Amino acid sequence: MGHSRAEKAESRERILAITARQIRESGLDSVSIAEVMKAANLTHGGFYGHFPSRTALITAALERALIDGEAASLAASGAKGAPTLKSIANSYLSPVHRDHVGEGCAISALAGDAGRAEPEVRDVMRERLEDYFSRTTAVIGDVPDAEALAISSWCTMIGAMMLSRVYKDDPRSDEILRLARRTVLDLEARARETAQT
Amino acid sequence: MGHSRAEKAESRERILAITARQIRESGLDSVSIAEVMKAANLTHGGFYGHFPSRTALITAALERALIDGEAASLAASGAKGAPTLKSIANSYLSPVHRDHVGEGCAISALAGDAGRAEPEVRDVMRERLEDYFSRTTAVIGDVPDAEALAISSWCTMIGAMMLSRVYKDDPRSDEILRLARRTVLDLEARARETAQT
DNA sequence: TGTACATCAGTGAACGCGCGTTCACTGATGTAC
DNA sequence: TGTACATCAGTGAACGCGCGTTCACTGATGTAC
Repeated sequence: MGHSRAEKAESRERILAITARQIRESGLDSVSIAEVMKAANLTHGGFYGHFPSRTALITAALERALIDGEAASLAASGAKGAPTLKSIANSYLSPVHRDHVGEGCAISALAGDAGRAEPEVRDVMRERLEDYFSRTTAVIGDVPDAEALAISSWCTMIGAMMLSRVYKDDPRSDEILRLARRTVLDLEARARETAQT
Repeated sequence: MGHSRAEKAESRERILAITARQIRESGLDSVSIAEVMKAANLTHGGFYGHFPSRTALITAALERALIDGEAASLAASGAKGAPTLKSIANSYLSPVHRDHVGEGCAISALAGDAGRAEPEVRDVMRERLEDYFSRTTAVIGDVPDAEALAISSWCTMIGAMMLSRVYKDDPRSDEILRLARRTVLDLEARARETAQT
C-alpha cells in the first residue's frame, strides 16, 4: 500500500465523497468515523491525519454535498440548450432524483437536519440556497418579481421532494411530484400573465 | 413519592409528551432514555415498565407529535368561524410557528428524518399526511381538483417552513414565509378562475 | 376499623457495546549527498 | 546511479464515556380477612 503525498489527497477525497453521500442518505448525525474509514479502505486511527474532528468532517462533507447537489439540480436540466424553470422542475421533481438521495440535492435531503443545527452548519446551507435563488431568478429572466417566483418554486419543489420520499413506494409519491411540476408551471404562467397587465 | 397505578399512567404520559417535543426539536435519533427519564423526574431503569424499547418510544412519540401538530396546524387557524385555506396558510406560515418547533407541525419538523426511516415510521407519517390532505380538500370546498390544490399547498407550506428554519434569524426567513403565503393564495385564486372557464 | 400480605411502580447498580479520540509505532516514499 | 536518512500516511491498540438494556431490590399502594 502506497503512502505518497498524492495518495493522501486521494484518501481525503475518498473520505469526503463517502461522507457527502452518507449524510444525504442517512442524515448529518449518521456519520461514524470507523464506518467511513472502513468504507475508504483505511483504519480509523488515520482519520485525524485528514480532519481535526468528526464535526469538521461533517461540515466539510455538507459543503461538498451541497455543491455537488446544486450542480446536479441546476445543470443536469439543460442537456440540450439553456435551462428553463420548466426544465429545472422536470429534472428536479423526477422519480430518479427521489430514488437517489445520495447523489441528489442536499437541501431536500438535509434541510430538516440543518434547521436544527448550529449556526455554522446553517450558514453553509443558506449560502447555497442563495445561489439556488439567484441562479433560478436569472433563468426565469424577464418577469417582474422573478426572485419571488424563484423562491416560491423552490419551496414547492423542496417540500414536494421531501414528501414524495416519505411516500416512497406509494402511488402518491409519483403523484406529488407530478402535481408539484404542474404547480411550478402554474406559478410561472401566472407571473407572466400578471406581467402583461 | 407515590406509586399508584393512576400515577403510572401520568408517568407514561410525561415520558411521551417530553419525547414528542424532543423529536420535533432535535430529530428522531436525538432521544436518549437517560435524558428523557431524567426530564420526567424518574430514574432510567424504570423506562422499561412503560415501553418495551427505545424504538417503541420513538414510534409512539412520533404518532403523538403528529397528532398534536395536526391539531395545532388545522384547528388553530379558525379561532373565529370555519377555517379557510387562507387562514390555514396564515397560521401555519407564521413566525410563531417557525420559532416553536417543539409544539408545532411534526411533518415540517420531521419529514426529512421520516423520509429515510423504516417503513413503519413512514407509515405513521403518511397516514397523518393523508389526513392533512383530505381535511384541507374539504376546507377548500367547491373547486375542481381541490385535492390537487390541497396537496400542492402543503408541499409549498412545508417546504417554506423548513427553509425558513434554515434561515432562522435572517430577514430571508420572514420573507420566505410571506412569499409562501402569497403563493398559496395565488394557487387558490388560479384554481377558482379556472373553474369559471 | 385494623392487621397481614400481595402487588407493582420506581430505584440504582451492573452489563456489554460502539463511539470519538489519542498515541507509539511501522514502513514506504522522497531527499540529500 | 547508489546509499543513508528524514518524512509522514497509515496502523492498531488503548482510553474514557455514554448508551440501551437487564435485574435484584425497595417501599408505597391496594386488597383480603
